[in-house]
Amino acid sequence: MKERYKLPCNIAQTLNIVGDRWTLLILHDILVGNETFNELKKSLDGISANLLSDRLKHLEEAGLVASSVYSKHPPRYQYTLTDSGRELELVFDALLVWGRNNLDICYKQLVHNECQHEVELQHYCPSCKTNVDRADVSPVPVEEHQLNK
Amino acid sequence: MKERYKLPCNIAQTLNIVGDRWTLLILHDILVGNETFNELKKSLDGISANLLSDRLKHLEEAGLVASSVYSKHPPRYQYTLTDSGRELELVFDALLVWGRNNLDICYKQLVHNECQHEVELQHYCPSCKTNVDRADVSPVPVEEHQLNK
DNA sequence: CCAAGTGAGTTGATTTAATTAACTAAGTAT
DNA sequence: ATACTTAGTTAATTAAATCAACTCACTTGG
Repeated sequence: MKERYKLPCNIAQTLNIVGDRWTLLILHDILVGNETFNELKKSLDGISANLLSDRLKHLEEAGLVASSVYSKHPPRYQYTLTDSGRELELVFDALLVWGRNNLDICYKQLVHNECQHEVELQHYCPSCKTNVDRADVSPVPVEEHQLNK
Repeated sequence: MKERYKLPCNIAQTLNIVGDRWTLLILHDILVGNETFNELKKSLDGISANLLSDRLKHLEEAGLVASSVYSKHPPRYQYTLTDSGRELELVFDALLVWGRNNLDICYKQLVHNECQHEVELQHYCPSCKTNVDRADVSPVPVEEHQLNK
């Protein structure tokens, strides 16, 4: 966590939050509906209880996960994603699609419910109201540092 | 590397390849044009030489990075991405966009060159020839395991 | 020609992070 | 009352990453 990568780069700073071992998988698991500690632990075959516990705490501090008590005495929590946590869905989809195209053994594909055809990810310009080729977009610096919060 | 996550899931298996510390940042750095060992080392402020060396070797084995000798005696290499490495660009874009929307301090945004307007990532169905809402797509299992290679 | 500097690493020691294993505490089911 | 489940915590061990120093081949400056 604590600022591993010092680079002035969205990707590095995002990975400072979600780049630790197991972290993305935990978030993904919550996203797909595993919401209690043991559901997560069972589903994430191989994770240890203390690590899961630590990660959940950090993710809550970072504002990606929210927890609500569903039983006092003993305290039992349900973990859900916040809006920013849920926004990682695009990252998961990008990883899934990469895996679909490049893994030796692939498990999932992303399909359009209506026609069952596989979908792709594309860049869309809301101003031009069209999809644009990757070659026609560039990452450019923003001046207005300090965005949300 | 060696199969940390055992889950039958594209995301977990993809992270087995690119999920280690520094790995995605190295790949991104090569993508944006840092191609020699020292360029990478300088650009990735904080990485140690041995880790960079290890990672490059593993990424080459995994087929995401290719190296070509640009000087024998002493051997000097130039590192470039293979096709599968380059396909990670969508993952980088997804991380960049997430950072743009959720980081306290954001450095980059992704803009359409022509109109300088910020772009988004969307799901596109090549069969329907339209963009589709995330709610209208689902990850479904594939039977034909064993894809490429 | 000799010293200092650069590129591309390797080796070994230390520190940090993750895994394994055992344990607790409250409540439920048998 | 005993065993089992949920949701963890604590401590010990192992694995991974960082730090620091070193190598080796070549290049440049004096």
